[in-house]
Amino acid sequence: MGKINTLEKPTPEKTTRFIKNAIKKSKLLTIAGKCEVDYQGRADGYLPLGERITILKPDGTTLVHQKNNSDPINWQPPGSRPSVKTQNKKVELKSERTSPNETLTITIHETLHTTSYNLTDGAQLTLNKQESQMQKQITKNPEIIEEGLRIIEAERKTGYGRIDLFGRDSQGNNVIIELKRKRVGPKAVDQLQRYIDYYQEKGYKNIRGILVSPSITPNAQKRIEDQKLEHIKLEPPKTKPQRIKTLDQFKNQQ
Amino acid sequence: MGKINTLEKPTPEKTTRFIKNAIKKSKLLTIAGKCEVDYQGRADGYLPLGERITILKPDGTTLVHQKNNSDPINWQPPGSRPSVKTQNKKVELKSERTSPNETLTITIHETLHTTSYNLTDGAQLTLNKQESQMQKQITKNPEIIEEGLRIIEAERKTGYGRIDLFGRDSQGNNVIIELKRKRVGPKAVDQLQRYIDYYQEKGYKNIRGILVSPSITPNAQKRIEDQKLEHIKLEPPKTKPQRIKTLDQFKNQQ
DNA sequence: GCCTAGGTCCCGTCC
DNA sequence: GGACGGGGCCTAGGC
Repeated sequence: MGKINTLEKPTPEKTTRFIKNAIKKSKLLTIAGKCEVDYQGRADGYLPLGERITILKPDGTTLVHQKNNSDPINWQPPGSRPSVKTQNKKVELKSERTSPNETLTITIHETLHTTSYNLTDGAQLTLNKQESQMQKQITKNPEIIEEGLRIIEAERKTGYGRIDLFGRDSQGNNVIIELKRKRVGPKAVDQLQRYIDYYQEKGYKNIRGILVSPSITPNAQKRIEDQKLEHIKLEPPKTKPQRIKTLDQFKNQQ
Repeated sequence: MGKINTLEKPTPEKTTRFIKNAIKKSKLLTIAGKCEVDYQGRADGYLPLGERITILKPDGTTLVHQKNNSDPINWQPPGSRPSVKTQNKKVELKSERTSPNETLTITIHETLHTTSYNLTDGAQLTLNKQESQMQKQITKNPEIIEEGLRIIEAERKTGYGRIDLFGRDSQGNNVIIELKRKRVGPKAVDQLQRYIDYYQEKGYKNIRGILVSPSITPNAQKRIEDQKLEHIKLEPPKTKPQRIKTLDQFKNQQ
């Protein structure tokens, strides 16, 4: 862990110098201050003056967080290029990127507190109850869905997207399976129907569509029946979490 | 702005006391530290030891940010209830909520830096180039879509979701319009078709479906044609940003 | 609470 | 780069 530096109530000039240095040294930076935010890009936005926390990450990510809510009120994704200058006694922190062309401008009228960090972290999250785990589970034990079912391919490509599981039943029918980790609405039924349409356009006969999820809304159930599709209840599995070691962690142990 | 407090390399006991106090006083808190994270809820997850920034907001939001990426690696949404204790010389910060039942446990092995803030901010973001602005624009000037079109209702309810715009053309046909602020794929075509199905099930005749967006993928274009729907190119409008004043800002001026 | 859709969604993956 | 789907999505608006 590198040194952590903090400034309290610094002048605009000091703030600018501090941010510049943090960017150069690839540090993670937090700035608490009274600021206004302008965004031009996929949309245009303006956020009037207020006290917020801005986070600048070494990968170019920029986040402006208000005191409420999970999501940042303004942001710039990884890969953006930050720059900073003092203008009219204010700190102007810009984060720009191309494709798409986007500019986030944070004008800091008053810096309350700023800190730079050098974090060491190569760990990766492992997650359970995922759709991909349902896919593996069913591939291994297709009888969970139906006796006699054979899975032929996972992630089979169509012109309209990838089919989660493609198989054949004991009667020789083609079976298209769409998996969802949680309760589904009409959208999931459409997705399944779209894949079926693709094969029907190609002249396939005897196609069954099965939507697999823990539950379904009444409207989606009605649509499943109207379109002669099927729904099967299944919870996403909870497998043992694997703990992955990364290069960064390995280095730490040296 | 209330006082900002910072601790550098505090003991677990000091950290726990500091966090407890920040929660009680409804402050926004950042903690830089070496931690592992356990999550149980809609999914299950585990993140091994590493150095991260944890943010605890006064509304119960909890965010764990690694040095890369826009999204927090672990989090808890607003309304979650935080609690903290020292255990085995480690700080255990929990954030729990009900419906759904979820628990986030951040075990801090080493606190590097922690700061509490009291932020004043009642400002709201104004955004341009939104779908809702396309809706208003077309409602005002339906000829943008087609000469003789009359808009009858916005956000009209169906059993399968809300129609962006419902109208009638110069020939007396019912027109269902689906708006998108950016390039669309097959999903948007399905959404439009679903609303049409609803009215066809109800016995309506002469229904046209129009998808409006700046552009469309080739596959979606094919599907539009196959299903005898229409696509019209339109960019989301850029209207004057309005600057909304909120109670919080008003108070600041007193 | 459930249902549905929008989003500067982000993010991964495969072409 | 475009295209497409998944997500602990989050968030807003109805009912």
